[in-house]
Amino acid sequence: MKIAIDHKSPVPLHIQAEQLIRKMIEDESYQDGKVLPNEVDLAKILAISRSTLRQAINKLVFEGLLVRKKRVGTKVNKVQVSSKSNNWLSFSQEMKLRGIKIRNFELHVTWVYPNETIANFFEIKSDRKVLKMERLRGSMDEPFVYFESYFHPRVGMTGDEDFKRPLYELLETEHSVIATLSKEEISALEAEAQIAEKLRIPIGGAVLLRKRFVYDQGERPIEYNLGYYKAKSFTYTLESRR
Amino acid sequence: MKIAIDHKSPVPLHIQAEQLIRKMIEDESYQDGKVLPNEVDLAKILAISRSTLRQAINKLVFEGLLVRKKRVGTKVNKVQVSSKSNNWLSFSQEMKLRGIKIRNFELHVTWVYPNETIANFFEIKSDRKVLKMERLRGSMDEPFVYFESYFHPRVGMTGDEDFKRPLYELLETEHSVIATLSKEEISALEAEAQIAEKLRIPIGGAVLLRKRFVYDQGERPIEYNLGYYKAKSFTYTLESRR
DNA sequence: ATTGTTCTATTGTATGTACATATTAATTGG
DNA sequence: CCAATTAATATGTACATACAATAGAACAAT
Repeated sequence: MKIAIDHKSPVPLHIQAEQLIRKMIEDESYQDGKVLPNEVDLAKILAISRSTLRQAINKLVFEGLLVRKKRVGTKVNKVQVSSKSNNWLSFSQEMKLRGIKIRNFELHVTWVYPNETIANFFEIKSDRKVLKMERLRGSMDEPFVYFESYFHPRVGMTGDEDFKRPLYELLETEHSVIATLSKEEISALEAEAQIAEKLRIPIGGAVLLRKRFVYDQGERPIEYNLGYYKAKSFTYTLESRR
Repeated sequence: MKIAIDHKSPVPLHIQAEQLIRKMIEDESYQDGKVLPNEVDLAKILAISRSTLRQAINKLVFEGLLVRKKRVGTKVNKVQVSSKSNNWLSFSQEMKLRGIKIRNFELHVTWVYPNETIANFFEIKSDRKVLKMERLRGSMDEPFVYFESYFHPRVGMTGDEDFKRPLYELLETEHSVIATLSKEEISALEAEAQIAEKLRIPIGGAVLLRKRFVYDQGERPIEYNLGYYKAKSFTYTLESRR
């Protein structure tokens, strides 16, 4: 394992430390209750100050991943919800896994003023335009999902990118942006006229809405993504343990 | 309001600060979006160091109560309902977190022959009856979710259990069955007559279907659960990292 | 053997300092 | 007047330091 922190990297040291610790505690011995190195030593090992290390650990403690105890040390919390099976695949990869060949029906790129939700998520003012990408995708026969993606200006999208490539690969190679964290919200709703038309279903037909909030290594927002899936064409699966 | 921090008190300064800020932002003007005093000033006012103050503010930011923005300031966050309960919670617990009081509309327990899906999952023959529990639950006003649960004969359910108790607690104390693994499938669909009637929505209205396959410690199947959620009454949230 | 005491390792609390970064506001140049 | 530049201001990052509190371990006293 690489236990190095890059002091020259633009991503903050405490974030790097946080990610390192996440990796570190995936190890079985930690899962079984071994205490991790004490703060003073660990700070020395990572070559950062104790305060900075504590910043990282604090976050994981708050998340419930770690527990600290005076004079004892810091351990991995037992009641852990291992969401390991969350692979994080691109849409094309996901579909490939399911043996579905993808066809792109529409692709539309524009610059728009963000609505309140987006401006808030991006932490920008709403008079600053962001790149919006719309996509209608599906099987060879028919579209079954409509995507709406918004990119933070920081990413540096031009709109001329080759969107046929996997998106996260594109972000990485073209813009040096590495998507590492995704928060999702899944719900059902009835299709409005615009969506219904695109997905070729009656107005009011059931749709699965998957909102994704995507962050980079520095946990800064980079993409806001809405996916409207035609009912029954998509199932979200996950495992949790306690 | 008392805007004083007691340096002699045994309760840590950052905790005192946290509580003070909580009180402070109960004020309407803050709820409406006024920024609170900047860190440097506020630290001066409270007579504590900026680091200590940040410790307090950080906690509230983690909690989602406050949001910070560079050059702008720190504000009270808009109330968001999406609890990030990736944890394993019972329905009642989940709803409690969201501040919703639960009402049980219907509860029905029967013994039925399992259909193919269930028999397969339980790895039993379909001429062996299993306990089926149906439940219609919701807010005080109206039902918004319909559950269908099937229990493996191995669990030893009688049907006379007190189903008002949290289910997984009941399984544990009454039948020594500990649910440890849950595989879920989430999809959207259009309500059939029976479901539509129960949820008081038109036939064909959007419903979120959450299938749960629950296993015990030995990874043996113990429960099959179907949850039909009225659209918009439920959002599934999760985080994933790579 | 149990109870009490002291030692010590580890996290907890608290401060001060310095510079970085992002964004609004003011200023300047054409 | 408008665009580009600069300044000002808020949070963000990072470090060094000092002492407090807690809990377990070792040891001593009864």
